[in-house]
Amino acid sequence: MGIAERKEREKDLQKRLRRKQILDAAKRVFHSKGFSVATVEDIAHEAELSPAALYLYFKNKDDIYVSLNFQLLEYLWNGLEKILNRDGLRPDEKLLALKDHFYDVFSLDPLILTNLLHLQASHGLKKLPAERKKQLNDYAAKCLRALGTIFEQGKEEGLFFDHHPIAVADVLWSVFTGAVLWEESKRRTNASKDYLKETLTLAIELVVKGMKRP
Amino acid sequence: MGIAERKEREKDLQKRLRRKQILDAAKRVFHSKGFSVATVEDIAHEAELSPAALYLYFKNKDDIYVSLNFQLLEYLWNGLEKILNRDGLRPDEKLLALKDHFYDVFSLDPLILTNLLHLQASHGLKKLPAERKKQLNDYAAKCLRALGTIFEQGKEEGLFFDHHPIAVADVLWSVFTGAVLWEESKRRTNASKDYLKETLTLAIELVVKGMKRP
Amino acid sequence: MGIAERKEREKDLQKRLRRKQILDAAKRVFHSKGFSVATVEDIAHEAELSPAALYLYFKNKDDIYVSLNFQLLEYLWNGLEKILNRDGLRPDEKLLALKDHFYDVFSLDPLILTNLLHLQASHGLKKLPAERKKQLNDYAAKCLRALGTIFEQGKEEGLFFDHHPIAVADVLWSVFTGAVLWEESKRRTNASKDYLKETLTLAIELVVKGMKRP
Amino acid sequence: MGIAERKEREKDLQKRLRRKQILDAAKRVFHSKGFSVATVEDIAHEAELSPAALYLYFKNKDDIYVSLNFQLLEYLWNGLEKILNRDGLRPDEKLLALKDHFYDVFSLDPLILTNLLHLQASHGLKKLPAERKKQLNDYAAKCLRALGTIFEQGKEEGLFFDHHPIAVADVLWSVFTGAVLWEESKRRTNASKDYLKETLTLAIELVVKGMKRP
DNA sequence: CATGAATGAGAGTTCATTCAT
DNA sequence: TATGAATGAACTCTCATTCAT
Repeated sequence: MGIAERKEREKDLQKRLRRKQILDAAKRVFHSKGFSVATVEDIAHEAELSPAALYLYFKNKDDIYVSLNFQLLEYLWNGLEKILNRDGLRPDEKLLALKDHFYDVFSLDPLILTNLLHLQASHGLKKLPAERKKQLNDYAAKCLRALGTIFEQGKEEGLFFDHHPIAVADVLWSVFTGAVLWEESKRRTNASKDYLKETLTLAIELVVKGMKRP
Repeated sequence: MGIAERKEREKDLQKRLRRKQILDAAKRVFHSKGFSVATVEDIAHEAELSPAALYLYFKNKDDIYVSLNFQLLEYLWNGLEKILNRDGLRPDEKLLALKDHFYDVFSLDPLILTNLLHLQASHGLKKLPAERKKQLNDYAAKCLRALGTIFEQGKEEGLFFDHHPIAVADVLWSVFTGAVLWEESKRRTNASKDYLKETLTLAIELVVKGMKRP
Repeated sequence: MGIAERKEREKDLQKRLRRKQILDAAKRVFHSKGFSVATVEDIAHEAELSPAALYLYFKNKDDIYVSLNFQLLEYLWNGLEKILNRDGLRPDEKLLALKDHFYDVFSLDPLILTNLLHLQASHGLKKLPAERKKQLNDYAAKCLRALGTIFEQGKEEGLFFDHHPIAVADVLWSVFTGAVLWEESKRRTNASKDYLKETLTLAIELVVKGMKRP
Repeated sequence: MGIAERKEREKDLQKRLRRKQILDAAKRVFHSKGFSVATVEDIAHEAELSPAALYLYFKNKDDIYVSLNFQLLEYLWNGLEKILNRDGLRPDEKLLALKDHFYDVFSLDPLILTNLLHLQASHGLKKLPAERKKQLNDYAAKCLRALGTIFEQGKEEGLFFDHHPIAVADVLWSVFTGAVLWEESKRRTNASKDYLKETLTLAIELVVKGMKRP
């Protein structure tokens, strides 16, 4: 019975769409208000649903927040991995590509990245089961390791000076996130000033130059 | 009326001390819980006072938070200014000194900086009058300009490549804050790992090297 | 129109079966959770139906509860009546038989009786129309009167001392229900201890002995 | 400093009074609506306080309920113990005295006992820590054991027939509680009919007669 | 006939803030 | 000056009930 199957598929699609609709709304709300200030009603209103409806698709407010960040990390990781494995690209070029990916993620969806960074700095989230927390951390660790790997490749090729790969990964991540957070903060008080691309580019340019052997 | 005067002075001193006591408590509490999760009662308890007492010295919770951040910016600025005006120090050395000040600020009082950064990223604070917001921004801008000035000095001396000073200031600020935020975030999940000094040092080393002419 | 008639009959049967299926499920759920803690979804799940379906057969949650209790009272009354009219049984023997019926009702379906007793003690049920409440009471009164009648028979035969039949009926009912409730309550905290039969038997034995002339 | 001491005492008294005031209100509300139907707001309203105020004196709704029942058990136990140890009273007289105490408890405060009985039959109470549950049960067990002890005394004196003391205790408890619950249930539909004293008296009279040797 | 999806109404609970003392 | 007591306003979350399909 193809009909039943098709109905099943449509149901599933419907459900995924609703989840996406809610996550999109949540993204905007969390972005503009922050996790603890944003209320479930805010999100529901933004998603054009009743608050109760959210609980059909997510277990609670924390769950929405975490799902959002999983989605985000996944998106980030996908690009990262692609760059990591791209042939015919020197490590220093990979870092520049990475910067572009970072910027792409951010400008394609300006809300998505700050959310992740706020999670980094986030307190609370008490109802989050430890297991879920671990998953998030593992994902983030994977991203970080990729940064270290790229540097290591350059080191082995004699392109970069010798540093501890993990330390370099930390530096790169700090630079990326610091720039986004800072520029976003400026933009929040003066919406017209959007220098993220410039700041990000210059920052990576300087850091990469600083790593390269002459 | 010398007596009245003296009493006045003593009262004033007493008041300042109480304010400090409260701010110190608030610093610790906001640091460990974040602004919106921390309760007024938490702060009061930490300050060994009743919640009601806080309202004798501050208008409300937001006021405490903002006062705290003024204090922090002031502290930061004082060091910054000193370094900026120190004779017999090359601009690149000044940047390294700056990094040390940044680290000092943070390690002398591990709570101080994250609070400021959280303010940067902070949402809510609805009750904060626009005027107060402007003051905060002005202070931050002054710090930022100092960073730009140091770079400009180096550029004029032919020590650094040519970049827009404001852009460089943004990069430096991003690197500093990014590193603190990231390392703090790691430390929060694994208290034993404290690599802030190393990360900060490497980050600035790379950036400065990247700016310097050969 | 034999066909239409038959269809009508089949529909009716179908409908009664569904109602029974729902009531059975509700019985189990109310028993294990109590009226207000049990949710409509619990019942629907137990009945392997959707919550919405229940509303095709019952007006609302209260209606399910009350219907359930009618069913129970009917069941109880049927046995009672049979014993009441059984020839060749002395009144004191009837009371013992009654005890057995009471126990049978309970052990054949351990859920059935406590539900009725909870209704006795039940609060809320605001949506229950007064008319329905009266029906329930009338049914219960009929059961009670039967108890009194049995005692009266014994009194007339000179078997029992003289007491007011209604008072005795109240005592008997109190003893029956008290025993079930208490033993059930013990069983709830310690599932292995099931002394209902013993307690019931001893209780009735003592009461009947107390009523009998030497 | 006697002043500080006196103030301390007054504070304490004040606090105990408030707790009592809340418990009294809760008693009435739980009695008339049952635990899960009664809302915190109902209790607060009855106590002429704001709902939030209740949380200054009790941890949550469950806590109020349990405290209430501790109070009841304590009250009940006090009387029980006194009767148990009263010299110059035959065991069968003690049982009659017990019945009077039971009735006193109930008529002095008509709300007090049904609450306890509802706890017996109560479901839910999920937030109640296991330890607290055990305390409640222990208290109830103590009361029950006292009933058994009285019977045992009579048995040893050759006054009563031989039965298992625990079984008899169960019967007595069943009779007491069954009578209260049933009469209360009748009174609820017809406030004028209050035959508790009569029913209780007759019930105990019959049971005791049934236990006594000729 | 049956249901998945949705929601309004309300529950318990927390907390910044006030005020009499 | 300092506080214990109190509360209004909000928040998260649940659930009986409805309705389009």
